[in-house]
Amino acid sequence: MLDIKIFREQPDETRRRLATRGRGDETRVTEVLEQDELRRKLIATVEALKAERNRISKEVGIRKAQKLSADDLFAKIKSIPEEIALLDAKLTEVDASRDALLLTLPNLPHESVPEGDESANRVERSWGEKPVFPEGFTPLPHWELAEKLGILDLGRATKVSGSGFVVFKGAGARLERVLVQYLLDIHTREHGYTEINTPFVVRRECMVGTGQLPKFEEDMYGIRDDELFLIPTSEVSVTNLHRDELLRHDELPIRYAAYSPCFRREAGSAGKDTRGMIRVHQFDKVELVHIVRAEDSYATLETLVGHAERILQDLGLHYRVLCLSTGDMGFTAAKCYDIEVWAPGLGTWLEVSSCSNCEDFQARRMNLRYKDKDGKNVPCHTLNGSGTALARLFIALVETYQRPDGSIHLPEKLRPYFGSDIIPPLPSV
RNA sequence: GGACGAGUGGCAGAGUGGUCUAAUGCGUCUGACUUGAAAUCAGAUGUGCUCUCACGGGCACCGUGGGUUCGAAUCCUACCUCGUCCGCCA
Repeated sequence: MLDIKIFREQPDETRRRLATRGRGDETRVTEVLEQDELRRKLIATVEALKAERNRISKEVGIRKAQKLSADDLFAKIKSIPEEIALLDAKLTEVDASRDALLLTLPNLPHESVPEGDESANRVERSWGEKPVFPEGFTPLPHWELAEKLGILDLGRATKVSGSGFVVFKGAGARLERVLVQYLLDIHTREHGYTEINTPFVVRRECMVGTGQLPKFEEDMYGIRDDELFLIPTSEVSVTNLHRDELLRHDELPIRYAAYSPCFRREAGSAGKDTRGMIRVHQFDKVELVHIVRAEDSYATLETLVGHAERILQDLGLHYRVLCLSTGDMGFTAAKCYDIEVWAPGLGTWLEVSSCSNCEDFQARRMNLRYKDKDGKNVPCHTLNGSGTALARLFIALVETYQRPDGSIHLPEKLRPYFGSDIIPPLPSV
């Protein structure tokens, strides 16, 4: 949630920065200001009435204690509670609509973010090379490899859960499992994260806290009877661990690495990437979450991307880092880097990590603050990044390390985890 | 799922309709004493909103939401969370 003060103090600048997202949000600024003004007028009126009521009521108490009559005071106060109730009701209404509006406005993009739509995304750097395969060999997409190797069962996944779900099998299931362990080990042992394992279902207010709700409810799986939601990323459950907290200066930064499955309805992307497991309703991910002091968040963002990149480098996967444009960034991000890994079988880049600095946008929504050096209570800055998303990392691994004989030769770092260096093809039928 | 009990400031804990402006203790901070520290003494110490150029006011907050009342931490009500016991269960 944006700070109401920036609307009051810099309305034009706020309009300009919202406009760069290209969603028309800048047209709501006037509405925010009108509601804010109405709200403050109501507060002034109702609080004056309450002050008077309190004064008179206290006087009643004093008179009673002295066994004196207070009838003249009752006459004076008669209509006040009614007026207060009326105004309070009105104020509740105005508060609710102001909040409802503020909760649907996205974060303001940082000045360093390129302006424009998707085509304005800036390639910051790339690492490695596209893998070279023997003359005459065309690398296969993962769904064909999966069939040869027996590592995924896409058809039966559909039988139990519908389209967009995956069953890992045999060496595939083992690879998925050891990847989780590998990722957590690197981040906790070498990057200083605290491993954390949270529930995969959360309450509504958590989804509001990290910004999935109220705007994107159609993309979320909900459990209606209990008003709970399946997390679309552990960013939700992990960041919200500290909702409604006031942290000491020396408690920051907080750094968590969390494994969780992620559940996404992908309501807006029906028909896109339907083949294989590029876009699925459930996937595993190791998420990195930082809660930091305001002045540290941009340096932290660079560190965070570095941690995700390190994984791909160690696994020898070709990737590039994009700085997303104002129009392509997520709702909560002020600045966001995507990491895309090359999938030679598909012949495309796959997004395996998205590292965002949300500044104080989420912290305001979840009332997460810290005492700064001067003892002032200010919102924390929150960051999150995938380190990394697994289904697509799996795809990139098998497509990159496939051999013409149908086998997969795993990169060295994974071998001790996996327990062997090769996934052999099934005996041909 | 059932029964009973409990939720008060950073922590402990009093307060059961009216100067509650929430006692008291611990903790923390500042000062005094001290070569320094401890001990002791004195003072300070919540959050949010709002008005004001400022000084300084006002309002709200005792788990959460409703309600009763001129007035609610206190009474009523629903819910949430925690505890204890019972039942069920991987």
